[in-house]
Amino acid sequence: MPGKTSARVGIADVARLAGVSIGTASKALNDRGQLRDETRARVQAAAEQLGFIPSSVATSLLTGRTFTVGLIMTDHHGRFSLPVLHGVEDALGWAETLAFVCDTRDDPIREQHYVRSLLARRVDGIIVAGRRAEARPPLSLASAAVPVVYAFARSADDADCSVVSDEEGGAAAAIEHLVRTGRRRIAHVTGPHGHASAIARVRGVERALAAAGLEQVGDPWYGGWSEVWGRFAAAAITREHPDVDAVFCGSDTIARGVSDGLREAGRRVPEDVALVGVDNWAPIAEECRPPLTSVDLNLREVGRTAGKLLLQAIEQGHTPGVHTVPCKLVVRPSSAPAL
Amino acid sequence: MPGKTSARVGIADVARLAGVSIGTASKALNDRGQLRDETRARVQAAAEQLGFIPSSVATSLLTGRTFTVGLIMTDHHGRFSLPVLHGVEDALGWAETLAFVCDTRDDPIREQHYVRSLLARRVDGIIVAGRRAEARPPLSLASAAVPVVYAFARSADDADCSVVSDEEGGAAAAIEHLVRTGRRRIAHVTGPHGHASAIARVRGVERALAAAGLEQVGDPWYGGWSEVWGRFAAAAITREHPDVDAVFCGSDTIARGVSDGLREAGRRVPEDVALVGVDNWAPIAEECRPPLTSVDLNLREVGRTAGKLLLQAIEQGHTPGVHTVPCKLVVRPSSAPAL
DNA sequence: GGTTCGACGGAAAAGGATTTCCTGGGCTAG
DNA sequence: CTAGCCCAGGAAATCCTTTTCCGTCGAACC
Repeated sequence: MPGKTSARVGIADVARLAGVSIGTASKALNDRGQLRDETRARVQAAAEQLGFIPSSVATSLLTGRTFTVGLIMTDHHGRFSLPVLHGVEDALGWAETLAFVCDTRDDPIREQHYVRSLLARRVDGIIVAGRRAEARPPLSLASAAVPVVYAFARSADDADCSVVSDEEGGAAAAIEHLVRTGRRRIAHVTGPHGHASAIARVRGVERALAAAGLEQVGDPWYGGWSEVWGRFAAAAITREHPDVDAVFCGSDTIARGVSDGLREAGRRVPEDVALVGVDNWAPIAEECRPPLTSVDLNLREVGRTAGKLLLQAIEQGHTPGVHTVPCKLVVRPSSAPAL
Repeated sequence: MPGKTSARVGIADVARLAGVSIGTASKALNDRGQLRDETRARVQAAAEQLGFIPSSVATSLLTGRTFTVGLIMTDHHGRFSLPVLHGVEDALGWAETLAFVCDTRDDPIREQHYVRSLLARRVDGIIVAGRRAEARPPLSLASAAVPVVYAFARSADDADCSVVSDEEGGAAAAIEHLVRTGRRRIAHVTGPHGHASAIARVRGVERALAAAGLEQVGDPWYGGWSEVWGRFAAAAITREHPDVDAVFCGSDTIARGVSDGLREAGRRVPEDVALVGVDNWAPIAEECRPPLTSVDLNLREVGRTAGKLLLQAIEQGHTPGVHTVPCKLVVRPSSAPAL
């Protein structure tokens, strides 16, 4: 109703300026139909001159595709979901498909609102990026036939499509690296008992140690994901197991605490004790003394894969199952070979 | 809920099920027109049963508003732009207006693509969230009449609308806090010489010190935004100015380095030297030993203000100028009063 | 009893671009 | 000279919902 002709330039304006009909203008701009080269050029010049940008609202209405996806995330700090977002953007192509970002702040009501809003906008698909490794309940979208891909936190329903990091493999790779560089007395300091990430990593550590024929130094040291816990654990480990020569930590933050704790206990890193963390979180890993070797969860690749799978689901149909992305080990001085 | 149609359900389906015309169904669902309560209820029941969600694509085409904004950001780590995003979401209301998030990765070509894509989608407005305090060149949107608000990094053109933190005021507040808690010999360690944030904070420090009638301990210590620089600076300051009793740092990361450096120089924090940082970045400030008093740049409020101004610009028209949001000081043990 | 008014609901336009179908003119071949 | 064809470009349908403008029916009033 608020009809203003001057505000936005439409294809009608281009057609008028070029002296052709609307349909012809459309064909000229999209390389369709049979037109003289001269006509095509004239229309394109007119469009250029007017700064015409076709409304994707109109074509969406027509074709049913919006070239738009929803990205639901639950992570306020963005430590996990931002890399996922970047990967998704990679997969969606420069700006071909755009993402609506919705931060639910872990509120199911808010999530419902966002989902409804996304469906109203007829997004082509939805990516749900979780904050932790725990499986999350599937989105409830009331029978709407919109493809959904879960990233980082997988869906509890295995008929859904999820993409996750291979945390177990990453932990195993860290241990193998330590073994290969001459470490034999390896301890594992991690987060809360029962946390899904902690569980997966414990499995990886045990697998790799068994393969190397080594015993773990003490049971896994469960605590919190904080530096304080790392410092505390370092003190306890050096006291109870003076022969420890490597510590694998469940996060970079813990590793930083362990690093400080070891120094205060008179151990040098990496000469006496090697250190490996998880997350490869630059501000922590790079500022650590010494810079920290860390298992990168490859979240960007997780996002990229999720984006690709979503596009595939949109264009060709559903690909159920849990897809795993390998971690990659980033080696820094904290795990230099034993002397 | 039986019979979920694979094709999307439109208002025509609802109307058919309720036995009314399409127009009547629309009126029933939107509380318009004159309808018997019974009819209204019947239509609403039909809509409920079919899980009908009206396509905002169609209404956008009709009304010219999409209830959609673009959020252009340039910050890979998200340390600055994520809080801004949250503030923007606050302002945009639960899910009334959704934001397309575009990370340009500092690439002007990419930015161009995103802008074009946003304009094609007929966003109601655009927010540009910068990564640093430096003014940035205005968006080039080829005369399209779309309101733009710049957040955190202001536009170089003062005819644009920008929202920034009052970094100078924040620095002054930090100094005032230190003075009020009994500190007299205050040094200032900050980032690179010439950096806009560093300049603003230096101004704030000088203003507050002058107001208190105090001299600064040495010139501002320019360096980098890293812990290494903080440690180095702490060593230098204690050597050259043994009577220093407080250090104001240009970032939490620097402050952490200073904290470690002071400890290694035999000074206790906060007993001997008080410490204040900037950013209030939880993983650093809270894990610091002791937890760090810090100037919060209030980025969420910056985002909220930007969102509000954008909505205002959309609905009522442009509000040019640079809008300033005050910082807030978050006090933690590192700046406990002098004994 | 006829006229008017209010209540209810239907028909149709609008909004922007694509696409299908169709027309008209010019050219070729028989 | 005429039938037939092809090419360039125009007209109109389409997508989905809202909203305006009417038409109809029942009731009430003079």
